Formats: sequence, C-alpha cells, structure tokens
Amino acid sequence: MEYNFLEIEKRWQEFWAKNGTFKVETDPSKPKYYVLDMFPYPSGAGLHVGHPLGYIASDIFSRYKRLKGFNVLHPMGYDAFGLPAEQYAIQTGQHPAHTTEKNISRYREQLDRIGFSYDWSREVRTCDPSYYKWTQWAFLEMFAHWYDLTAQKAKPITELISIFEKEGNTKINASCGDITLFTAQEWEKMSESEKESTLMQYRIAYLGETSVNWCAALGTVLANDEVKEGLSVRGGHPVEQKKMKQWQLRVSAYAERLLNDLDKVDWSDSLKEMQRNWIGRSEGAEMIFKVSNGSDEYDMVIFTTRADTVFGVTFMVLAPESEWVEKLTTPAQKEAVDEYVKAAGRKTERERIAETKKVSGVFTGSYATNPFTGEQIPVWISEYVLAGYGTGAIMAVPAHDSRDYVFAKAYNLPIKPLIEGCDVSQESFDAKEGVMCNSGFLSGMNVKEAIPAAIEEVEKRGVGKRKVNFRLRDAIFSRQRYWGEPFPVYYKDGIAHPMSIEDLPLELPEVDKFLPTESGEPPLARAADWNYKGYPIEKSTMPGFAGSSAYYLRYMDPKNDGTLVSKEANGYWQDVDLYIGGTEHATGHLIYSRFWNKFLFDLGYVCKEEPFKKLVNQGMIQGRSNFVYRIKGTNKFVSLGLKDKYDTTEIHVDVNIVNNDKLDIDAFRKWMPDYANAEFELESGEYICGWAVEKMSKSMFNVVNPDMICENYGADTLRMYEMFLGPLEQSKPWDTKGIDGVNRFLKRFWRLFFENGNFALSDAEPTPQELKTLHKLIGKVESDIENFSFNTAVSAFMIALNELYDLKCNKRAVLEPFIVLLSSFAPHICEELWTLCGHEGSVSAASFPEYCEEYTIEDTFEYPVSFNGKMRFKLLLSKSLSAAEVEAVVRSNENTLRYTAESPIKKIIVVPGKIINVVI
RNA sequence: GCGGGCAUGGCGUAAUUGGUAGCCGCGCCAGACUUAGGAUCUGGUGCCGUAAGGCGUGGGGGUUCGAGUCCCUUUGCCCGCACCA
Repeated sequence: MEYNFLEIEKRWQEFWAKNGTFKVETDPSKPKYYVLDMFPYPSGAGLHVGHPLGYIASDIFSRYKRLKGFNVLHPMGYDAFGLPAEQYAIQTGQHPAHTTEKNISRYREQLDRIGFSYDWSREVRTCDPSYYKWTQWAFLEMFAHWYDLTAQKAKPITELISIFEKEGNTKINASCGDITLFTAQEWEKMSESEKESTLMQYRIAYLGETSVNWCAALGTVLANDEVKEGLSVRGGHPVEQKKMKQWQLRVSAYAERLLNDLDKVDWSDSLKEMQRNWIGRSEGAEMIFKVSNGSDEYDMVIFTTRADTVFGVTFMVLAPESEWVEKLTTPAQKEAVDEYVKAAGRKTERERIAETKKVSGVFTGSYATNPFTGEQIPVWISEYVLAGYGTGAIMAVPAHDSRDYVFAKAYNLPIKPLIEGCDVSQESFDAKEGVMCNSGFLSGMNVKEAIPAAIEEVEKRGVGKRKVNFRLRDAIFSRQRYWGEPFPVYYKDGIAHPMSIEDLPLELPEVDKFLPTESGEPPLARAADWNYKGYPIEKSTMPGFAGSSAYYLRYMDPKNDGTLVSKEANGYWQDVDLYIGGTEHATGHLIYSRFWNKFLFDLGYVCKEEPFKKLVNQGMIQGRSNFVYRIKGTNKFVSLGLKDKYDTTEIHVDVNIVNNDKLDIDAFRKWMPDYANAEFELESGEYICGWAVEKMSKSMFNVVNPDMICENYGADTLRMYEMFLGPLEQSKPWDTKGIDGVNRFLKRFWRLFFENGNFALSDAEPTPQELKTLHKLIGKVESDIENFSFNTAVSAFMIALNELYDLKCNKRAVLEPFIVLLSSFAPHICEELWTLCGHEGSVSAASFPEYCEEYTIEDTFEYPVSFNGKMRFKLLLSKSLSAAEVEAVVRSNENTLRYTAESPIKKIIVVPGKIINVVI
C-alpha cells in the first residue's frame, strides 16, 4: 500500500474538525498547560513557508503535552486591525472589514493544511466588536484608575477624589503629570473643568499634550517602537516630532515592576536584556541649580547619575523644547535662541540622527549657580539634550562626559578635570574609576564611594534628592486612523467623559472614505451623525498593540459576554506556560502586554502578575534566492562557473523553477516572455544558478509557499523538515532541496509496517537490540522536546528508523510506541498507522512504555591511554561494567578509580552512562 | 560607541557539556533492480596522500594528561540600542 499523504492528511484533518478532537474545557482533574502562538496579522500575501515555523514548534509541544496527560489550551486567532487593510481600502474603496475577512479565510485554509491542533472554537479576532468590547473596557478601567507609587499599585480614581477632598494632594505619591500642590480647601474651590484636568494628570489612561512621532504620509502618530531610524516601520515614511494632544497609557508607572519581574520569567537572556535596556533604569540624583536671567531667579532641577562630578560643572545645557528656554533667554540673546529653537523644531527625527556628530548650540544669556562651589556658570541650549528624558536640562561636566566635552571644545568652555592623573587634553575621562581631586569634601575618595557620598551631601544640604529615572515613556495611544478600536469617550463642554460600560462595545461607524477629512481630522470625523447621547465621540482610534495586549486572557473564556475572563476560567488556565513568537515584539507587544496584565492584576481581574511564563523566540526563515547571469546586451545566459568570462548582469530567478541550483531551462523560457528565446551556455550540460540568502519576498522570487510543499510532499514532511532545518531559535534560509530527506524518512517509516503490500505487524517479543533502539529513542526525543531541540529529535527518529531497518524489526511492541512518539511531529501519518494497528480514534499514549535507562547503554569500547606522570581522568563508565572488570585494570575507590604502579593501564574500557573520576 | 550572539566538511547541522570531532540529512561518487527514474535498495564520502601516515572546529596564544567546548587576544559576520546625562 502506497503512502498517499494527500488522501491521508485530508481525511484526518476532516476527522479532527468533525470530532472536535482539540476542543478543551476547564478540567480540574487534569493539570493544565497553555501553549500560545503570537497571533498573526492576516496580510493579503498569505503565509509563506517561514511563518509557520513557530506554529509548528508550538503544535509539536502541544501534542506532546497532551500525550503526557495535560489538558492543553492551544488557541489561535487574528490580530486583525491594522494599517495595510486600511491603505488598501483607501486605494480601492473596499471596506477593511471585507479585506480582512477575505485574508483571514485564506490564512485559515493555509493553517488547516498544515494540521495544527488548535481549538478553533476559541478563535478571537481583534476587529470583532464582541472582542474589542474588552479592549475598550480595559481602556475605561485605566481611565478610572491612578497609580500609587508608594503602594506600587493601581487604585480607583474615586479613592483619589476622596483623598483630595480630605487633605488635598500634598501627601500623595503618584505617577502623574505636572501638578501643583493643593489643599482640600483649594480642591473644593476648583471648577468642574479644573478638577477634571487635575484628575487627568493622574489617570492611567490620560489625555495629554506630548511630543509625538508624526508621520505625515500615513496621517497619524506612531509609538516609539513603530519608528526606526526616523522612518515608520510600516511603509518606511519619514517621521517628525510634533506637539499634539493624545491619549496615553501611563506605562512608565509600571517601569520598576516591569523591570524587576523579568527575573521571574523564563525568557532568553537576550530578550530580557533588550527589555531592560528599553526600560532603562538609572540611579542618580535630581539637583537644584539656582538660575538667573538678570532680573528673575528660579530653581532649576536637573538629573545626573554622576553627582560626584558636581565640582567640575562648567556650564548647563537645556533641550531646545525645554520650558526653561523662554524663562532664561535674555533679551540680548533672544534672536539667536529663537532661531535655534525654530530650526531644531523643523528637523525630523531622521535629520537629527544624521547630524548626531555635529555640535550645535546657543547661549541663553543666563547663569546658574553651582550649589557646591557657588561659581557662576553659563546656561546653554543644545539639541544633544533630550526634552523627554530626566528634566530636559543637564549639568555639563566636560572633563568626564564625552558629549559635554565635544560641546565644550566647540564653544570654548572650560574643562575642569576631577580625577587624579587623568588626561583630558584629547578626550574626556568617562570611566567611573580613579581618585577624586579638586572636589572639596569628595577629594581623595574613590569614584565608587564618591557617587553615594555626593548624593548624601546633596540631600543633607537640601539642594536635591536621590532619584531613579527610566527611559521607558508612556505609550501614545491615539492613532488618526479608521481601522482600529474606537475610544469609548465623548466630549461635553470640552471635557472627556467615559461612556458607560453597559454601552460597550462602541462600534466603528461607517464612513464614505477612509481618508482624513479636508480639515485634517481623522477619518472617523466623516461619520457626521456619530454621537453618544448627542455628544461628539473621540475621533481617533486605538493603536495595533491595544487588541493584542490581552488576547491570551480572552482565549481562556472567549464567549463570555459579561466579563473579559471569568474568575473560574482564569483560575484554571492561569497564565501562558509557553509562548512562541518572534523577537520583533521585544519592545512593543511584550512590554505592553505585561503592563496591561499587571494593571488587570492590580484590579484583581487576573491571578498572575506575569502573563508569559516561558517564551521562545523562533528564528526567521530567510529566502534563498537564485540567480542567472545574462551577458550584457544579449539574451544569452551563462552558467555560474563561466560567468567571469563575460560581462554579465545578475538576475533573480524564481526559485520554484530551480532544483538543487540547476535551472529548469524549459520552465525558465516559459517563465517570462522576455526569456522565451533565451540562449544558454552550460557547464557539463547543465545550467548552474548562483544563490544568496535574502529576505523572503516576492520581488526576489524566493517565496516558497507552504501549500505547494503540502501538495508535493505533505504536511507531515513540511512539519518535520521545518524542524530539521536547524535550531528553532536560529535564523536560517529556507532551502527546499533538503526536504527529500525527511520525505524519504516518512515513506520508509510507512513501509516498515507493510510486507508485500499488506499491513503486517508481528506480535512477537522484541529483542533486546530492538528494545534498546526504542528506549534510546524515547529518552532522546522526550529530552529534546523538553529542551526545544526539535532538530536533533528529528535526527533521532531517523537514526532509530535506520536501526530498525537493519534489525528488520516489525514488532508491534516497538512500532506502536514509535508512532506515539512521532505523532507530535507527523500527526497525519501516525493517526493513519495507529488506526491500521487496530486502534480506535486518535493516537494516545495510554499504554506507552516508560523510558528505561537500562536500554540506553552503548556497547563498551576501549579507550587508549598513555601516561606521563600525574593524570586526572573523568570517564564515562557503564553501570553494567562490573566491579571485577574495573578491578582488573584499576583499583576502585568509591567514585574515584586510582591507578597504582602495580596495575599499569594500557587501556580503559569506557562506556557512556556514568561519570567517574579516575585519578592516576 | 554600548550591549548580546555566532564562526565546525561542498551545504544545513551534531557532539554525552572538558573525554574517539563530523551523528543525522542534503549533495556528490560507485553499484543493484529497472525500458526509464526526480522511485527503491547497497556501499563510499572532512582534507592531503597510491599507501603507511599526516593535517584538521576563523587566526594567534594560554590552562589541562586531554580543548570545538574554559581563559586571553585578534579577525569576520549577525541582532538589539543609540546623544538616556
């Protein structure tokens, strides 16, 4: 009987769907295991062979855990709001919902062909109103809460109001915007709108003026992680800084917890490090400098991590956007300052980056007083100081900070070294080491002691305080687009009000066009009579990360209309045990999601503080492009080895008409009309193509489609081959040519069960050799799966199969366990063989043999040894190696075998299994 | 510039974690069965050498009886961050 994978795979996929094989319910009698994939954005291009890599790995793990007796939650859904569908709508007028729907069904078809064990009854789509109801709900909860830094917890805003009423805000330690202190009486006297704008400074979801990344081409703002090198990640359009009023999430309030709790999760070190850098905690001090513009005097606060260098401050620098600029600019300097600030404002982020090396700045005309030396020092403005970090103002210590140094050299400002023996004639001395000098009470101290000593003194003198700063900013939450979640917010007398939770979801209105209005308002402004109880509704929509921040919770209880996730469902499924996805979400989704989860945790809606216990980043699968070489000015193509003889142009050729780097010449002639009459210069009768590893993309003709692989080789082959390609976490190019190996393996595996075309298994007792092969396989595959080393597990299957062929083994007691082991990787063929073995339904591990170490012992082998003097040996000795055998060559002493002069050793018999030290 | 990672046959990789380097697969070579093979099976395949033998994990050095693995140094590639005071 032939291995007809097309028929087998289709039949079993239907069987699983019909029987709801992978549907799960909460079941307290079984341990739970939650395996999650990062759900895809359903793009119009469909899946290429690189996309399912992580899905295959997670599916293997899910099936494995099921066999191990776990109740496995393994859901899938779609991150369905997004820019491409909207861009497509702008071009074609087709509604994004329609495009999205179409793309989703294409994705679903492709996913189904690969044989995933998803519980599709739990599917979620972020663009579905019954789903985004809970995105909007979470936003309203954030609106209704503030963050208490003392308690490190989100609390209801109603509690804050009663505190205000009782004692004002003087004792409150909250994460908030710029506020002035007030008493209970002053709070009482505030108008309704004053009270609201005060509360807005405290809310976790708040509306505030901020400098945003504005992308004019897309007509919307972008988050920091959506911008790379001054260009939008999606589309690559230029992005500039602009001040706008935007909804924001107070992610920065959670910075400390987001940082600390990284220690609790099992993620790769590199990913944790990326998050740590993104959060960017730095300890230092805020210091107050008295500044004067000649008429008025102010207290200006700066942040520094090097309080110890305060004796070397020779000037101060403000960011051009700093609010101090206006106050400190003297009339004489006004013109120069205005021009500088204007020029800086005009620049895009990209231009600023490009000019990083250039130094520019302007003097304000004002002077500050060094709180320790009393010296008068000039206050400058320069772009190298960022408005968004610290207080937007710094004390400059050119001797010990390279940026200050460059600036001081450019504008001829004094440089005052503070560390004994350091040379600052060519560059600054940035290292935090050495002995301080010229530094008053700090002189003579080591830098490491001087830093805390300086901060202590700052606090003692009342000129500042210890302070921890974070780079993590609040998340800009407004997008001026159509295809996103609407904000459940309306405006009354210019004040933002939350809608009632009962009125959720607030659905997207229909619009005639998906473009901004002529007056520059977001597309939603086109819905003329869209209102809430007669009041206008917020016109921007939420960003992409809104819908993906809590989807893993919704999977636990996807149909619940009363709450995001019930206490029971959340209590059972708890958190994601294994999350598989790409690194590209390291500083976006994976931060927002953790923030969102912590917020819901504070409110008591979820029981776990961290959402993703273990995270594995699968590597990217790149394309492997092929090239042909055309002699310039002709239609003649020369094979790779001959191309240097001519002046040629390298041209991408479709990898699907190249086999093993050999061009299918007929297919090439048919591929494009231009090549119909192409001529070829061959080597050894063949046309050899060049190749390169590049991103998989249509324009490089290197896209390989999973459907095509399923059609030609089968889903089981695809699954195993993707795993066999190399370590899961490593990036690697796709190369179809190696696929025959795993395909051959499956065909041979199938044939093992047949004799003369008939299914035939022997019920005879297996031989020790056969059992050894089986148990070696069990041990290897189980440990490999647990360690996510899927490539070596596939090798182990191949080795075992080779051995079974050598042994001509067709014993049921060996092959049935083999099926069980393999079924995670190649489920279809295993289901089929399992049925042929006479079992009802899907593969199960009910009578699976336990891994037995006894059968793992390799044959002993002799290890040649040469001695010269003292040796320490660490040997792998078999437990089957009898004491007498060992005694014959060395004298045993517990775990140490001691060589003696009386028993000269020429050889030691070595067997893997146990480590024993041999001291000679 | 800072941080993280990687380097092994023609190719993808493996190596019991300091113990016979190159498992498994691709490709290639030879053979069998075949009208045929993009089917199947058998054998071979790190490099040099007819062989004996020698050389071999990017380069150099070190520790060790022993190093792909540990340490120092150097080169090359990949990823992340980037004026964060």
